[in-house]
Amino acid sequence: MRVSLKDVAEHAGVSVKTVSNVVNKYPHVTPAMREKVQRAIDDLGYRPNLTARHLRKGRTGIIALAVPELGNPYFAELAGDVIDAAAAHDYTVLLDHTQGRRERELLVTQGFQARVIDGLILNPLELEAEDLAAGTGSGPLVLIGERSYDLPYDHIAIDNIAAARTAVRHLLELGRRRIAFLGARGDRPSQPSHLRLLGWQAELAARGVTADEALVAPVEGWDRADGAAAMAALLDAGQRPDAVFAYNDLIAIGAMRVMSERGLRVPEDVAVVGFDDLTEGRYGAVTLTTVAPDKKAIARLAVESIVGRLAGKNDEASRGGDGSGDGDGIGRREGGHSRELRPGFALMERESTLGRAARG
Amino acid sequence: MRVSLKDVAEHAGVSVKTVSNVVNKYPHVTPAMREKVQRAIDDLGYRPNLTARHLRKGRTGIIALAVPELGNPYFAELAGDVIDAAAAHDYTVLLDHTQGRRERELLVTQGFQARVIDGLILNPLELEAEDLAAGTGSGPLVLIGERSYDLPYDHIAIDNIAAARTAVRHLLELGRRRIAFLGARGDRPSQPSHLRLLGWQAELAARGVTADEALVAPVEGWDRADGAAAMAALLDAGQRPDAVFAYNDLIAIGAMRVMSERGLRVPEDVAVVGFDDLTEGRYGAVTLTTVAPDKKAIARLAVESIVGRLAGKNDEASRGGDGSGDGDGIGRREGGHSRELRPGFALMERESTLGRAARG
DNA sequence: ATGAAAGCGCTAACAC
DNA sequence: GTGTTAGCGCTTTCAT
Repeated sequence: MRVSLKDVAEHAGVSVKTVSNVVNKYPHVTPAMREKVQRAIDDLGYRPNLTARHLRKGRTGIIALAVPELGNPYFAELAGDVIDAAAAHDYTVLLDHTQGRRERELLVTQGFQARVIDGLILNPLELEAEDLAAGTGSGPLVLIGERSYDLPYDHIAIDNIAAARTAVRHLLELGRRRIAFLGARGDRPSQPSHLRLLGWQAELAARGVTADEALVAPVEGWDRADGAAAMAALLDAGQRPDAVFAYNDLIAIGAMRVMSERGLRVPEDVAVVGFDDLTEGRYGAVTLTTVAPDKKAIARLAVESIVGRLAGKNDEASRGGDGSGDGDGIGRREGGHSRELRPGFALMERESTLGRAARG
Repeated sequence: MRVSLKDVAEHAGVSVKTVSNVVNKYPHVTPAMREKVQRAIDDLGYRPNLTARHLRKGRTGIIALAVPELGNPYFAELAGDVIDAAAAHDYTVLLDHTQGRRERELLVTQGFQARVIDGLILNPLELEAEDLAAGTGSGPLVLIGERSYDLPYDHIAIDNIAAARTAVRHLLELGRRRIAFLGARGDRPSQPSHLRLLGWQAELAARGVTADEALVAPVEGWDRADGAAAMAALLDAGQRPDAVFAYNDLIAIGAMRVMSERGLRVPEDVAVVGFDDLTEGRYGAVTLTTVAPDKKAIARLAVESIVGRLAGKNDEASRGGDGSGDGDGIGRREGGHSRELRPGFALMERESTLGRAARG
């Protein structure tokens, strides 16, 4: 059934080495020989067994990507970008989702050392620094998303404080003063939304506007329903913000839905800025202004980090000496020091008030 | 630095077989021995090399899923469900997207025979029957999505004609008579939207309503922008439908946006039904009525199809003739005949007119 | 330029 | 119950 290198070699009357040479495009093969072997390959319909190749080379060509939730379009779009970026380096992507649960995140970081993968790109939500400090196995690990851990792994995230400040500045320039922040999580300061909340505070302070903590609305999760609940809670508490900066677009969308239900107009009564630049945000009754992280850059940098460290490991191994004297050098810094990489972002300002003009 | 079975065996002073027995939870091991080996495993931090195991067993525990586009929330959500369904069978998922391009779809079906995967779940958009007829390699292939090919592969899709008829019937019962269909593709009748268009025609005919072909709007793609363009074209052509049945929710959302821009009210002026049950559809200014395919069932059936055929192949091929002699041709059917599986669907009727009540 | 042979790390006969 | 050993299919020195 399954035809192997040896079968091809026998069929062509040559050694396996020669067939291997042809398959791997080794340059020093005579054209005649190459053709003969190629014919045998075609005759038998030979396909190399990648698993065997991987075992031999110690590489699989697969990198894993673990995001919280594919149902969140941000992560879905990011996953698509990672797949494309990986393909550019001849890598395929094993996808997993953690549902933002710490145990699942932990499982991913620990389990992947035994997996058939060369490296892992992880977007943690709940994971703590100490979970990672224990070490994560043999392959390179790169963290994406806004949390910052002081750990020896590459970390890729936009400057969330600056991005949040940009969003809040935009609302201030619109003349708004009671700017709510939707998407705080009370339990731990290291939560994902913390940096954006910090940005909100910093920008208000810089402009001399009082940061009213009553306008900070906590959320249970990061989806539309959570945004709706947060906005409803805010309004039920008697707050009347004139602007909303939401942790992400989904929360903003949920909040806008509630405002619509309660007869508040966006942006006249309440201006809204989200985060993530979901396509979805462009097609509501009101086009959502949003902070747009450069997803493609994030994806590309993450993949390049993995690929680079893999290559670095190779160089180091083949050269023997040199290296920065990192004894066991497994898992951590195996191709240079860890880096903080900062892709760009942009404020997509497009809070158009559709429908009104057309209606006259 | 990688510690292997042999290292553990030496460290524990036993044979590799014994270590392997412990690792694989082989029952007939004395507790004392088991503990001794386990300690050696812990001491050395041994992790089994899955690649080697895979090579040996001929299985990788990985199935591939290829969808058109992760940016489409329907496919993103489906991918999440497939990952969960696969995890229930101890499989992981390699994800790819074809961008709905025939060459990419073809590449996936052909390339996967050489991949490190046990099977493939493919949602084709452009692929033709003859592309698949050529054969696809060694592992099981299962097709999902509405296209029907008369080919020996399992195929999983809801009854699209019945689902479309349900949607149109709903609009007819609302008293609408000029029901547009958004999402036709003129080029080939085997295109994805064909069955839904058929359902539209069939239901109108059954109710004695003239199917006005001028109300059938073609699209370039399946995204929001395509729905917006199609709706705009329809209106620009002077058509005034009182209802819209869209091929999917994204097209419906794009169309609603255009209606909003032109002062048409949903659902008063134009009632809308979409398809896919995206969460997004529940959070617009108007909650979108939609046909909801049972995504989890689709995912589960697809995974079970692969897993089942893999198991079947095992039973059949347990006589692995090696060495001398003529290899008796191992047949094509590897686990039973191909099946058509039909998960359910439901009409999610929730075209509420929010905002008015609250405002009134 | 091509061939012979030694494993990569693991599992599963088959012995003891 | 535990040890020995032969490969899974491939790449890769080391010869020739």
